Amino acid sequence: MSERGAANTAFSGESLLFLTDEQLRRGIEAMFFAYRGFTADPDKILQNQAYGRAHHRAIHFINRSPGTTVNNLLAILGVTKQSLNRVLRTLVEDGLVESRVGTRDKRERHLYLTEEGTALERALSDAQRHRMRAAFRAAGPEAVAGFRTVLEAMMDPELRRQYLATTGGEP
Amino acid sequence: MSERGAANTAFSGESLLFLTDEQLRRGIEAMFFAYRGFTADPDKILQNQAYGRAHHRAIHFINRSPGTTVNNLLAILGVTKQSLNRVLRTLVEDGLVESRVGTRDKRERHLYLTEEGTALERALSDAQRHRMRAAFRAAGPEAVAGFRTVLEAMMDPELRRQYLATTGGEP
DNA sequence: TTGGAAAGTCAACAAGGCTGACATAAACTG
DNA sequence: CAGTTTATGTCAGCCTTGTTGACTTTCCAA
Repeated sequence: MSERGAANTAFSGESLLFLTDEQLRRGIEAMFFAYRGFTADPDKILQNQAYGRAHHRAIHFINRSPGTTVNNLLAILGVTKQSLNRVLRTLVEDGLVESRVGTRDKRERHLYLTEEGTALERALSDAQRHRMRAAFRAAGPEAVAGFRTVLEAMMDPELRRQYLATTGGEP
Repeated sequence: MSERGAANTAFSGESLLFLTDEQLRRGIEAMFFAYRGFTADPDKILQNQAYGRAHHRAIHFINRSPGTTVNNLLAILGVTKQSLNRVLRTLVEDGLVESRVGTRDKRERHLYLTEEGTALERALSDAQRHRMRAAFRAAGPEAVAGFRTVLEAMMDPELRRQYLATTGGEP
């Protein structure tokens, strides 16, 4: 059967112990428990408000890409337009998000955070970054690089494209 | 203010660039997109059945620790007993989980997977491990070590205890 | 023997997914 | 120009999975 790909696995015979079912189970549980921590802080802020995790996600990605369209958001978030619309409607009604009709294509709505929306985004991401920063600092840059490498490899190809497009590509 | 801890951050002045807000935002999005991939495969299997992610989680942890009590599960899963009970009830009714009254403490219920439950667990974790294995293999052992280090650092202390207790401790 | 922990149950509710059907405006195509 | 496709919004209804609150039963342990 020989060695297979060789490109990524320059270790081959050496130590594939990190691929045992037990190690994979550990990885699975690590994801589960870490994701709980990952969402805990913003959730705590939101539980006193009329918003939830879905609103957080929308606000995050609007902040990341101001002027993004509804369709873009749908692709990134992976929910139905009905689900997203329910969230966006409340955010627009409450004045956290502004929805501008497109200039080139008037069917499109371009989404922007208002001042108030930006403030909430900041509060939420501050909380989340705080934990991430502590984890990154404790783990060190090499561990962080590995963390990102594995997570990227775990994404669906379509989502990986979305993820990499942020810094990799456009202005 | 000098160098701080030194233990983990032997890099100090050198390159703290991995702690910029932009890098942290990347880490946050990596978690978001990767978690989507992480849950996608089991979800796909479950959508044809009468079960959801909550059932998967229960089945996973019962399989990991056969004979665990309801209270143990509650601590690990971090949901209310009413939520968990609804899930467990259907699993018991459908013959995937067996609930045995404790011998020492008859108030406790010890949970075990039946043959059928084990089969479903295997199908679900096979799917999940398949993706994790591909990601681990593509990333390599050093990246995997970093991945785990960062995730551990991101957990709430209580959950980290739970996580580490698996291989670290009891028989 | 009694207090309290563990477990279970009922009811009601909310968030946030989903599908299906339909409306409107704008853009595109032949 | 007519017809089709696209982008968006909306109504209605359903499901899963989380929540709180109230209450009961069992039974260990002081």
